Amino acid sequence: VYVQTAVIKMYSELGLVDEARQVFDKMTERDLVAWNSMVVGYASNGHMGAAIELFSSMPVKDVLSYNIILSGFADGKRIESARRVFDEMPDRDVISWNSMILACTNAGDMAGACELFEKAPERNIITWNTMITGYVQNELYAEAINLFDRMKTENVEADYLTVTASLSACAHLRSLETGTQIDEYARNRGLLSKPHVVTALIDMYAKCGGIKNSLEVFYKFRHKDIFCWNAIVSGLALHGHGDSALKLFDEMQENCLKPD
RNA sequence: GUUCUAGUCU
Repeated sequence: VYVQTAVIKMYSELGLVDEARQVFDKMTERDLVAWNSMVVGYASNGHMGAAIELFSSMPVKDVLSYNIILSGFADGKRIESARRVFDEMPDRDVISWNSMILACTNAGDMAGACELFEKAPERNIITWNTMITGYVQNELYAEAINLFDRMKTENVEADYLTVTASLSACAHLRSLETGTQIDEYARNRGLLSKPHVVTALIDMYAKCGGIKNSLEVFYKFRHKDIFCWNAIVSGLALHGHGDSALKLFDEMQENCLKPD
C-alpha cells in the first residue's frame, strides 16, 4: 500500500492523473492516505470536478482531505467554493486557515485575507508569508512592508520567503533605505545562501538605483541559477548598460548549467 | 507513504 501510494503521488506530480487513477483503482486495500493522495492528484492538477467527486465518495475523511480540496479551490481562485469548504469542515488546523487566506489573496480579496489573518487561532511562518506575498501580488507594497515590520515587533522569525517578498515590495516602491535594512536582516540570518533572496536583492538594488550593489551580490553568490542571471541582466539593461548586459548574457549561456 | 506560502523578466 505504501509503494502504491508513492506511485500515485509520483504520477500526480508528473501530471499523469489517469495513470495515477489506474494505480488507485487496482489497489486491493485503500487506506485514508491512499484516498487523500488520489484527491491531491486531481486537485493539484486543476481537476476539481474529479477531485470533489472522489472526495464525496470517501468512506472516511480527515482534516487533510478537506485541506486538499480547500487548497485546490484556492489555487483555482475559486474563493466562494473555498469558503464553503472552509465553513463546512468539521475541524480546521493552521493549514486550513492558510489555504483560506491564500484563496482570498489569489482572488484579490486582501480585505478578506486580512480579516482571516486576524481571526486565525494560530499562525505559522506560512501564514505570514502568504499575507506578505499576497500584498505584493496585489500591488499593496507598503502594506507588505508594514506586515514585515509587525513580524519583527511580534518577535516572529522571518524566513527566506518573507525576506524575498519584502525585498520585492521595496523594489516596487524604489525604497533603497528599507531595502538595505532588509539586506542586513537577511545577512544576519544567513539567508543570502538562498537563490530566491539573492535574486530579490539584485532586483531591489537595480531598481532602487544601486546597480553596484547588485553586481556585488551577484558576483559573491556561488550558486547562480537562471533567475539570478535574468535579474542582473535586466538590471544592467535598465540602467542603460546594454553593452554589459549583452556581455553577461553571453556568459550566461556558458555558465547556466542547471536551470529550474 | 498523503495537505498550506515560492524569487527575475514577460
